[in-house]
Amino acid sequence: MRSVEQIAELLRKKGLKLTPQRRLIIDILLHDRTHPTVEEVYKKVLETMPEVSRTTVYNTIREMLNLGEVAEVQDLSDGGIRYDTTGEPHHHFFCVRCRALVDVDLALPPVAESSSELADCVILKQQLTLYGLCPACSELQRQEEKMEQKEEAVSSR
Amino acid sequence: MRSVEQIAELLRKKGLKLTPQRRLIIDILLHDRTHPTVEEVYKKVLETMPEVSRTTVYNTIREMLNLGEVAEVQDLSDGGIRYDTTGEPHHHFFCVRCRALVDVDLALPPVAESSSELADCVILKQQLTLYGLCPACSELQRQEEKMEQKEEAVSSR
DNA sequence: CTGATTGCAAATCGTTTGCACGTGC
DNA sequence: GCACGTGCAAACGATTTGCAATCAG
Repeated sequence: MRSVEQIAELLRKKGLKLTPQRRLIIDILLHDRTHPTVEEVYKKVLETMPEVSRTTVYNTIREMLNLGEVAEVQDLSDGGIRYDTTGEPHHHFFCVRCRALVDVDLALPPVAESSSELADCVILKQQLTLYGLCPACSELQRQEEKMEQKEEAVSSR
Repeated sequence: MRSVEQIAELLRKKGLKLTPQRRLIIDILLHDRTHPTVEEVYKKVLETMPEVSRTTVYNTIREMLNLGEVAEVQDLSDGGIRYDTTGEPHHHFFCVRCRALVDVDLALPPVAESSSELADCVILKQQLTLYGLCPACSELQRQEEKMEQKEEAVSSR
């Protein structure tokens, strides 16, 4: 699913209403690839409709969760729960320094069968998360390490 | 790292103290394979030392995080943050029904290189999470579906 | 003896809930 | 018109913080 119109259709089928607030929030969710928290969505909403309440953002995101159009992302002990707005299954790279969470498009072979422990389990989804440093942060890290070495050299004189 | 004694050694090196409370909490953490929340650790602590405060449990877990002896586990929107007390890298199976999180021992080839997006990233860890139904829950689910079918048959009469 | 640790209470922060008012359909 | 939606304020639950008393090294 993609467009606001398509979601609107789903809402109608459930007897739910399409208010201007919802339209905006759904639009923002559908076009956001940054896995925003509720707070982040809320701030974007305010840019266009300054009167919308946090409650409405929470409500709408909950509806989207129920519709299955948005998914919770594994919390990385940050501000709050992040949401993933892509319907397509995909994997994640998380930068442990700047805390960015980006989608990674790689094919993961269904690896589950190789484990005997999982023999009787029903596997619905497999989600890979890579932890590391994004290009910008790995550069910064390298610079910091150089600085530290210099400091040590000075203090040991 | 494994034993309480080894952790105690690490603490001493950092100028930290080994109180009876800490000894107990660390012992519980090291022997727990269920990815407990703070609350669950706290309850276990109370069984032995009923006077320990939640604050101390929080503090000690924080220290263990700093030492790298315990890791936060991706939140699955439950009671609270869960902790992983195994030093060894491994993967997880999460039952979406009973919310159990169990370790899975399977070898995942370092799949990161296959993506060009990750070319300049430093990958520190890769963590696979499988979502599905554990044997017990998939059985329950099957039974429920049967029940529903019967109900539908009755109501459509 | 001294700085780290404990444990209490209060504060914080994300999220949920209760409810009167407003509005799509 | 009526059910659903909105937005306010209050409630909640997990976690953090401030601080005085206590204790390990």
